[in-house]
Amino acid sequence: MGTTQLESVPEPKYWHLKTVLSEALDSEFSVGEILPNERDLAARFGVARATLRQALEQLELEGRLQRRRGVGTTVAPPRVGVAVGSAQHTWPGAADDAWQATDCTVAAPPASVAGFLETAHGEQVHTVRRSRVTHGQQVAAELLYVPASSVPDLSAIDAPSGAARARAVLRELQRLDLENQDRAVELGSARADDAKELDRLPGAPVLVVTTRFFAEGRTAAVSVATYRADTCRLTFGDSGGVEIHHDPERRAS
Amino acid sequence: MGTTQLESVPEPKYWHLKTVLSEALDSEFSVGEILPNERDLAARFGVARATLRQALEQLELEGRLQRRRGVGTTVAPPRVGVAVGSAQHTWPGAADDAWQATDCTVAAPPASVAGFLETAHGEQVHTVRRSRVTHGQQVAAELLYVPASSVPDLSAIDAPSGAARARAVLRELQRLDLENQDRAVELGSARADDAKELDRLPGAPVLVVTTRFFAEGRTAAVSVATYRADTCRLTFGDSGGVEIHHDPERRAS
DNA sequence: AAGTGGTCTAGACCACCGG
DNA sequence: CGGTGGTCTAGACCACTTC
Repeated sequence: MGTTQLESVPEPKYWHLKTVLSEALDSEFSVGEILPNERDLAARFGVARATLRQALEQLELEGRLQRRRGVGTTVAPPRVGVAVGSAQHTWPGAADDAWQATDCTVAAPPASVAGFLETAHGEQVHTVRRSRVTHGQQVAAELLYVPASSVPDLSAIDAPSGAARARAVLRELQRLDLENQDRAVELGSARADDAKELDRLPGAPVLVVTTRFFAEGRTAAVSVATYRADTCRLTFGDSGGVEIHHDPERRAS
Repeated sequence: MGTTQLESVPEPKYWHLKTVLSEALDSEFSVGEILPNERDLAARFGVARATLRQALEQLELEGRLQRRRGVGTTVAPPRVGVAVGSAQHTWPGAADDAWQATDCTVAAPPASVAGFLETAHGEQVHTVRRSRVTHGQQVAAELLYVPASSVPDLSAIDAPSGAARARAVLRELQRLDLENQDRAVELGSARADDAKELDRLPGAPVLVVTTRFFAEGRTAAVSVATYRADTCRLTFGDSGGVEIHHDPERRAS
């Protein structure tokens, strides 16, 4: 009756595997290096490929690995800090905000956004598509929903769609007096279109940042930005969104 | 338009399954209701259980479902909005901040935190454990790292550990002049201890909020808060506590 | 004890990328 | 073309909750 309960709660194989791999990544691999393929790794650890994949999945989720079909599994660089919020309120598109407008269409927003905008069911709004690139990598895709009432003077002479139209909508937005804004962050999975733009597979984990812009006592625009969860760390610095620089002197408010 | 090439690019079964289930959740199920078990569901859709599970996994990630071993799969309520950042800077533990201190130990922080604190390698710091409950549910677990130098007057007469000690550390922190703070949010997977506290399995997806508190020209404390990613939507409202009203109601017409 | 979700296996085939 | 990761199957057993 050996009551040697040394492991009364045995941890799952994939969990232990993840730990082992994680330590190996720290000590024996460098950023960008490619790992042995999954079949070899599974054999080396004496587990089924599915089990090995469960461990890799977690490591990828934590931003330690990057897997690409047809290529292989590589050691990922540390997550990049992406400045998302600053204390001061600004309209999207103001004084280069790291986003690039790529397109603009007119469409009915999803139900959740329509609720914020207080538009009628099925009412169409300007939908600006923007993308964000940092360190040479696409990190986020955004859809900005702007009701026609927020940009009343939008000229019809501009193109009805496309990047030029997008810039026109953003320009008109600046004319409004931005009173307030608020943000929410939650976990989501990439829709097919966003996944393609972010060079990920559909369903990849993403951080969804929803921003509401208030003007004239109502919600004048809503932005839904989708960030790659594996490669991004969203920073909400009050100090203007500067990167991790230990610079205690600057800007003590 | 005509991008309806359904046949040329067949979507994965689990993806289609997820869509079907998602629609079924909207129309045929109400919050809290339990779904048929996985074996039945898989049979009903004519797929292997593993495939069905892949779809359920995504839905759980998106906060639509909640799965509990030994119990079943239930329809999850909408995510709760959890206020994380306010514009004004405050020390943790100030004027009820929704957190409850449960314990305090002295230990060496993880390497990443030690880097922020600029402490020597292996140097021990006060480690306060706190938990956050909203709507009757535990939503977050936090570890707050406070170097001894930040609380010089901490009395030795207080208990060396435990909740009382934790409150003492927080109280001493208030005496410092908080100059600045910044936050970062990233995706992570729950460590075993946090998972247990959050009533999740180890490795469950979590949103990790790292906050640095600056005082006296240096980093006086670092907080690492772990939020359940499936049930939480982190809000960073500057506005006076206007809660986002998620409206799941929608009538198809 | 019965029933649930969680883990694990040993295969198979597919979609994609590179040379 | 060969090799990679992505999908899928049909089982098996385990851990947990509930009755």
